[in-house]
Amino acid sequence: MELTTAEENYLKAIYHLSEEGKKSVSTNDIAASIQTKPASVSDMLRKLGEKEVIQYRKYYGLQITPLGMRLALQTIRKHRLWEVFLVDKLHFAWDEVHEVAEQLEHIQSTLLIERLDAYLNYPKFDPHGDPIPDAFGDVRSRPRIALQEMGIDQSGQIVAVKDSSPAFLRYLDKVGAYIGARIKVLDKVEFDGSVEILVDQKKTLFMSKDVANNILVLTS
Amino acid sequence: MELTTAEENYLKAIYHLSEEGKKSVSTNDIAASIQTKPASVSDMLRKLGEKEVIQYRKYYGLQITPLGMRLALQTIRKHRLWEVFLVDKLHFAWDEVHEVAEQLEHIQSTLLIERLDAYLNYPKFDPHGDPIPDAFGDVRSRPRIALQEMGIDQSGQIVAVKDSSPAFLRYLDKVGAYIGARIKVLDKVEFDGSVEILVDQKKTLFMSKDVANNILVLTS
DNA sequence: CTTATTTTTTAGAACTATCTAATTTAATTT
DNA sequence: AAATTAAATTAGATAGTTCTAAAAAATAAG
Repeated sequence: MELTTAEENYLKAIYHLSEEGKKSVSTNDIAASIQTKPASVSDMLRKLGEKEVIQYRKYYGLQITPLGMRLALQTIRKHRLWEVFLVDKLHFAWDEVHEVAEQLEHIQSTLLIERLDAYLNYPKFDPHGDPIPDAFGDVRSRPRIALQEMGIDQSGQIVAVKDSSPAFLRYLDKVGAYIGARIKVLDKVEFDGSVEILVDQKKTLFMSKDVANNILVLTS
Repeated sequence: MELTTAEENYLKAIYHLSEEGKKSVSTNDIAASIQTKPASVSDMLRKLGEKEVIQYRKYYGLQITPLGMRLALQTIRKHRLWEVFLVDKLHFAWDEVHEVAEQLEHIQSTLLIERLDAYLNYPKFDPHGDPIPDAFGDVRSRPRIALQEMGIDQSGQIVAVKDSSPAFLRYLDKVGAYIGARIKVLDKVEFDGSVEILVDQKKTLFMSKDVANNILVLTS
């Protein structure tokens, strides 16, 4: 079964929205997430339904089928492997990879991805800390919570970011809150939800609720 | 100026046909070379003319403009760099790279190509011996002749192949006529144009006129 | 130098993807 | 429960790429 680039993008968006814990994925949500109009989404949902990658009932909503899940995870696998390539091999900054990976993920060649995976030494996570599905679509996800949800004196390690926008990533670079950093919550301000943390046992840092909400931590 | 994938493919085909020494490139030639119908070519020529990458007069023919030349060479540069990547880094066989490189060449990112070029150590030739244009579109082509045109006792080095079809490349692999091999013409058969050569001073090889015509040699 | 042949182009249709505007269905409010 | 609002879908257009079939132009042949 072959999907077009547009179909792959829609399916990926649907997968991501489903993962975000939302009970059901709405036409408007999809439109917003891929920056298109709801009318276009309706059209595409009908098509994806016909191709049986989603189960679709007009006006009622949709559900990804096992087939759709497999295909979505394949695309995500490709996207994340390319991101690792761009950062590890071509020395892209982690805020520069998304756009290019969006293109590379649609290259069709099973051999290419197998070889790329081996070349990169079978990475388990992409530069933003998101897990890379294996060839069968299995994802080894780590239990993790938002930094904002941690309690005072709790320790952990930054393992991923929710927001991958260049602006956010560049901010993290600037303050030294990179993936892998060990942190400890020193204080939390009730009033605005901001947090004070110790990074790598040497540097203290204040961050707003907004920032802390977009940093994912593996607590220890 | 931005070209679509289809436009890039047409322009590339036109460039290659122009290079083949043909006085003028015909609609039918283009159609044959990219496996489409002449009607589709006519349509596209009109469009490429409007975009001023070719100069086009209906029924009379076309000529690539300097702009078109630049864009075609950019695409060819990308294609050949990706081929080097696939062979050198991902260990593709030289007969497996074309199809994937056809897709990769359309990825849009100047940074990506600059970085890839550096990562591959600024290669000057692709796995088939074809020269890789630099970022400005300059091509350093080597003077070379078909093996078929060499005289008896003449020596040289295989530097490229004209035909890059998997069947031909696999044949060359089998007989050990790889790029870089030093050869000497031992004998030529008038009757059928076949050639007997010495490869790397240790192995003699018979090859048909057809094969010898598709191997390019730098004579010494 | 007409006629035939080949080449090239146009006309019209199909398919993908997208949009705006209008309509339909579902959910909310009073 | 009827009326309002919000969400989702359909209808109709546009743009890109490709095709078949028909027409037009250029070339070759008698």
